[in-house]
Amino acid sequence: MDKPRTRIQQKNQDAILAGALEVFSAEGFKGATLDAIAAEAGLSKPNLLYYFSSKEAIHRTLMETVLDLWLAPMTAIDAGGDPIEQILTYVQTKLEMSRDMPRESRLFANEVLQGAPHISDEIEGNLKNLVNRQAAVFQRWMDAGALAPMDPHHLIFSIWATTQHYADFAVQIEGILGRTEEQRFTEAAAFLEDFFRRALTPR
Amino acid sequence: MDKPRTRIQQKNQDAILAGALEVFSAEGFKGATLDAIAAEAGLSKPNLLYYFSSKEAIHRTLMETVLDLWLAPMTAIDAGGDPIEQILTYVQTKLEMSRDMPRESRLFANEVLQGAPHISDEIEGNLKNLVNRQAAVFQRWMDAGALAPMDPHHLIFSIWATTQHYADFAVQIEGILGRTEEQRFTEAAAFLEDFFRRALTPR
DNA sequence: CCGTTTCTTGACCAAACGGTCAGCTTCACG
DNA sequence: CGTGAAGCTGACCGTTTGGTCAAGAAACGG
Repeated sequence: MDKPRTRIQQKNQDAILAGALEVFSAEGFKGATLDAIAAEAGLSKPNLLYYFSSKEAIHRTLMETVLDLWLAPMTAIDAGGDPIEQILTYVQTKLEMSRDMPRESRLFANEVLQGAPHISDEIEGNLKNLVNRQAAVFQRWMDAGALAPMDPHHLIFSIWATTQHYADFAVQIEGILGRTEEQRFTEAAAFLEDFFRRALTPR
Repeated sequence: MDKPRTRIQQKNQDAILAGALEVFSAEGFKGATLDAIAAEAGLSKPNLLYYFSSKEAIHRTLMETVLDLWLAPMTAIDAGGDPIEQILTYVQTKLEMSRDMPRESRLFANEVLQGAPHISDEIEGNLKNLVNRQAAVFQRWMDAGALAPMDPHHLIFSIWATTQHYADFAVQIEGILGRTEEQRFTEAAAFLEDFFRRALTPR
């Protein structure tokens, strides 16, 4: 709960959270074991529990860290900028996050899939407000005729769905497309750019 | 492996698979316990293992059943029909499946999220072929000018992503939108109809 | 009605799990 | 260099889990 103090605490807590991200995102909460996290972090299991009081405490701390990071780019949308370019930039940013932080994406997906038992407060609070505020901006853009009219909430969902899909279902996509990860993301970036531009541009 | 023979076998195997769908989709493979499945199916744990040799065997059988069901609507796309209407119908069908079979969707999502350890063969085989065949149909439509040009594989991914999102991330969407499930899916249907029509229509 | 197959279960097992603890080692600092 | 706090670990514990087994109950065929 408190901030780390000594260098050792800082280093080990970081190592634990890094290991936990690896294991939780790959195995889910119940599938993850303290032994696996400890091994990943290069520590003994009792030493994990010296820094965090329980498996749940590790998971909670990790989720808080990741959730903030995950929602950040939405606040970067400039209500004063060009609507379509702003949204397309948001799409590209989210896609880059799927490429560069797939574990964070899967951690989040795992949590929501299981019914978000640990972050339901956060969803009904911060997340809901953030989304409603952004949806209102989109709505204003549509009213001004700068964006094709559509339900702004579902537009946000469609952005999340299409971009996070490349991280969460990466195995499936790789199995179907083959090629290198780099190529797949380059294609995806081009596709989503065109696709959303077409869908968003008013006639 | 063999088909069920007696009525008792039929009934109990069905009950087990129904219980397994409930538990595996909600808890993931490792989070699911034989006790929970047995309770859901109304059987004792040893009796489960009389009909299936292991937890993995239950999961495998379930995945095979669901995978066929899950991919079926793609084969219903008529290469001779109107391109945009065919794709929009596919989108609506997939959305209805998210509404009516959310557990099947989550089961599949859980599996792929964990790296699809049990169905990687199926992905690289049937699924890949099915998708490639369908992508070729889309490509022909685009070449004929009946569909805006875009990468057909990524188009398929975007359809899967946007529709399955409503099942897999249902908790999140409910937390943000509120209202009733019926209303949310009605909105989603209208949104996706407009959205994909806009993106697919050539200029 | 009887014998045989199918079905069902309580009791049990070994392994894996989250977590504890006493005591050892290392570090910071005067 | 001494001492108290911080860091660390092997051994251990109770519970849960997937799976087994011997033996009883129900269903079936003649």
